[in-house]
Amino acid sequence: MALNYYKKEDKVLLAVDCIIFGFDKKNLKLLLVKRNFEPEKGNWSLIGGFLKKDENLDEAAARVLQTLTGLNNIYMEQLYAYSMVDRDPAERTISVAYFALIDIESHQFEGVQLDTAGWFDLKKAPPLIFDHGMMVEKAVSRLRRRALTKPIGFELLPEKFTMRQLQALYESILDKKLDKRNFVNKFNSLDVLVKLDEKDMTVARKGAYLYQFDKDKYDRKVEEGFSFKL
Amino acid sequence: MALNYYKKEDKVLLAVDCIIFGFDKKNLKLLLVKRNFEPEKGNWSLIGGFLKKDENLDEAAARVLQTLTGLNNIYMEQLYAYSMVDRDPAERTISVAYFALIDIESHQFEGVQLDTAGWFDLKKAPPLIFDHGMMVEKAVSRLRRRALTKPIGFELLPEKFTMRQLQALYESILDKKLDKRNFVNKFNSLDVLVKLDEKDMTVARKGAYLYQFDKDKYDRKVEEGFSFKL
DNA sequence: TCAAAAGTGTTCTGTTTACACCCATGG
DNA sequence: CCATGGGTGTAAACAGAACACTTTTGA
Repeated sequence: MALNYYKKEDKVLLAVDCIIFGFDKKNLKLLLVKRNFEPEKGNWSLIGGFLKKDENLDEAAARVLQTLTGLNNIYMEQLYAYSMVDRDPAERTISVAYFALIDIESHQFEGVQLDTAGWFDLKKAPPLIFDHGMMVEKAVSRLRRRALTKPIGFELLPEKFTMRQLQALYESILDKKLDKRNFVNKFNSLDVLVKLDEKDMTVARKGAYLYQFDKDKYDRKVEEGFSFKL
Repeated sequence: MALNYYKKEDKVLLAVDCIIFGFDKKNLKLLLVKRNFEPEKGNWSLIGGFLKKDENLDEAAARVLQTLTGLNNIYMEQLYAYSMVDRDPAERTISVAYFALIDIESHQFEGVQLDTAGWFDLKKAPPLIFDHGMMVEKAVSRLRRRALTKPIGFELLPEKFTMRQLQALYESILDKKLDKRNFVNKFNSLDVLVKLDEKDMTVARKGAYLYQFDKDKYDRKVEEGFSFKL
């Protein structure tokens, strides 16, 4: 703009692609869309878009998510920049991947038609265009690390949830079965949960206690982090 | 190129900036240069350069390192993309930061004049231009994580080194004193070191055993990772 | 009355931390 | 002969893993 010191340097297109993880109280899922423009029109893809001159990457990622799903104020985190020269056959494009976490049930979409988008089980996702498959892999391992390092349920669970739903979330992120007694003990020792008097009677005949996160304690733990073995 | 599907999208300059960590058998250091072009000419900066059309970011980072220091075949890892709209006052530039690890003594520089570049103690580094300070902070915390998660000495130490030098490396990365007995026990239990019959007689009257990494075991551990409490 | 899922504590094992003395050598 | 830094093991505390039975209630 102002001064043009870098006049002779190459410019490129910068995209953002979003790996959107959702949880429906049972399973961890991935939001994919059918791409409606060339190249690769009609194939499954992450949602994405291009960085504009007047916004930073975090803003671009939020805008892309908002435009395509109607959601805003969603937890997002920058993942990695993908830059293989031929990653997009149409034109040289570098893509910065972001991942987002949302609770599927409390966010119904305004912006997405069901025939062009869908939630997929991680293990049953279709092949993706370009290098989007690599992005998803990296996002999964980042999410796994997050789960052992910072609290994460807040973004993926409804306001009130049962201990077993929280455990199911961890089990699907880590892709392994956990012992319920150890899980309860360990999670309680983190001291971020409030046990309510209320029970959710839909999940079992006996019912199951509902919990909430204590937002202050939770946010403090997000700052500090922890290290958690499960 | 070929098809121009994205014709109307904004293009930007993409830079890479390199955080170069070095170790001189005693302390962890940071390589900085005095910038020799505008803007911010004469101020301390990370080394950097622009992505070219025909290379990916890893290649650009390696080229920048090679051009400015003469070094190649150096461990580098992508860190984060920095994209604040006004981060570079001259022109809209997104920068992807990389960090590199090198053993200072076995890599003497061909490309860098001493008056325009220097190794700085992490705590005594001068203020840096733009957002380079943030980059360094993030690199330090990434390096800290690496040290607890994958073996790292290979890149930062000479071929043969003493247990105490290895410990000094960890102490300067983690910025805390470690107990030497516990350190030896823990590191040996990783099973990546070979103890040589040779001693380094320069470090103490008694001399100190030299060690080497077992490259195969080391590389296997880099793949697997580990979790290490120090 | 029984099937289904929830809730709950203890023991054992392995890991981490804390800690102090002797050794070899060069000056 | 002594000052310097290197080398080595054990005990106590803590954290993680394994494990089984009782409760509630809707059908």
